[in-house]
Amino acid sequence: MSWSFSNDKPIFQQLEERIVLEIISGRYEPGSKLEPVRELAMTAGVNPNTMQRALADIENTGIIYTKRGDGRYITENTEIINEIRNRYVLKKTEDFIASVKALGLDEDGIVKAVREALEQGG
Amino acid sequence: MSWSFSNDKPIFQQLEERIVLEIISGRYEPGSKLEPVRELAMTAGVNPNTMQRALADIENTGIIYTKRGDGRYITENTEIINEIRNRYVLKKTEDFIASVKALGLDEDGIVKAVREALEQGG
Amino acid sequence: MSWSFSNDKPIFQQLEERIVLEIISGRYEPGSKLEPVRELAMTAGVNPNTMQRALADIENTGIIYTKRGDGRYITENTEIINEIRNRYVLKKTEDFIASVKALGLDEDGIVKAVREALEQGG
Amino acid sequence: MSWSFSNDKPIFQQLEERIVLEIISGRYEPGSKLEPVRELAMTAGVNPNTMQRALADIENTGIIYTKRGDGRYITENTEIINEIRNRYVLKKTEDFIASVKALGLDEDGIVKAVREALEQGG
DNA sequence: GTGGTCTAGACCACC
DNA sequence: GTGGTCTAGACCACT
Repeated sequence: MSWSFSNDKPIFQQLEERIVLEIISGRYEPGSKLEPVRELAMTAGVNPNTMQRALADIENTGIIYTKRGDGRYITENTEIINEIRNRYVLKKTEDFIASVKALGLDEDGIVKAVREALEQGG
Repeated sequence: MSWSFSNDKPIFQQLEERIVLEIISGRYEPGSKLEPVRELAMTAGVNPNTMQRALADIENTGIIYTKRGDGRYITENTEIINEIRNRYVLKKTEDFIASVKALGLDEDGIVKAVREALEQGG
Repeated sequence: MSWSFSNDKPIFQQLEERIVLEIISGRYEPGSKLEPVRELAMTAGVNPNTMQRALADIENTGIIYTKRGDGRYITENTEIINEIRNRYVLKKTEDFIASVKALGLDEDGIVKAVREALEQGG
Repeated sequence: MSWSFSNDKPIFQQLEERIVLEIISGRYEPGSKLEPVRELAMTAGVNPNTMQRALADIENTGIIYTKRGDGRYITENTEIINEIRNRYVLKKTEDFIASVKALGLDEDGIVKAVREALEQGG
């Protein structure tokens, strides 16, 4: 079962987002080893070169690093993971706020909507 | 300038969502007239029948109604508009909560993230 | 404003049914005078010959009669009117019973349905 | 042998009424499979799209549902079927009552007419 | 094979 | 002119 991709963005970017999301969601422990590129590529149903590019990009953020001849590992530096997670949360939050502000909610209304949804869901 | 559509959902559903969103965002005043089907279809770059189907579906929600031989109008009943807007806000809020909960935020953390984003944005 | 006719029966029959219905509904007093054929024809939007034929047929039932040189009158004989009304009621009732029996209602169910509808409507 | 349609209502509505009527009359068992759209369309003598629209509308009532790539099925939920049947019976009953009330029958007269017709018919 | 969608184009009723 | 319906035919996704 391959992953699904939209056509409005390059596949390697979608790979990056998905993999980073899995890391910051806790799917991998800090310091643990990633699957080999070829395996990840097969799982995702993409060309290994595409997966390679995505992982190289992710590596630039410091959230993963490579041991030559061994494989890729998640950083043990939880600071980095937390920072990226915070950035992601901030983006999600800003997007959410923008979308409901467009519907006329003011700031109090937004906080209230979140509180109510939490009470109902919890 | 045609609208853009993703291929994971039928076009007529995407038309419905977009038009309803425009209505509840206040792009049309309650009681005001919609553009003719054929014009909307041309603007969106779809077949008039597809737009017709989308509008007929929307009409079932009560947010618009038809005057035969005249045109389609936004309901003057602001209750209906508000209810649909509230449903939409609720859905957006729940989606947001689910996505950040998946990253490990607890309820207090979510409210805090929203508060901070509001302060920063305001 | 002409009357409306369906295509599955001759117009003169539909005229007969409608006019007899108006008589037995009490739209005309027993002994009262009908409008002239030409006027009735114009009202119904049909050819006077067609209306003439309808009225001649109705006359055979005895519910109306002609005074030569004067016009057509509703019979003063309320027996005849009552009998035709009873026939009409019986037909309506049988049709009703047949249609709901086809849905699986038994005789008690039918009487019950009528009772409930009367209570709700009254 | 095509079905017959009147021209005072859209064909797709007449299709809906007829098919729903067949379902609530017990022509199809709960959970049984409907004929394919194309076959139903041919039987009725209409375009497959017209039949498709009728069935999609019916599906909104919950009395049938679709298995993609397989076919359409009657709901196993006899509650829904019963509710729709009851609505239909109520409508028929009210129409009947209205038509004979217009002829001057009072409520006792209506019940009496139904009783007599049942005795005669049974 | 099934249902679902979309386009194209025609015709109708209403105003 | 407006919306509403219907047909014809193509293509897709699912099984």
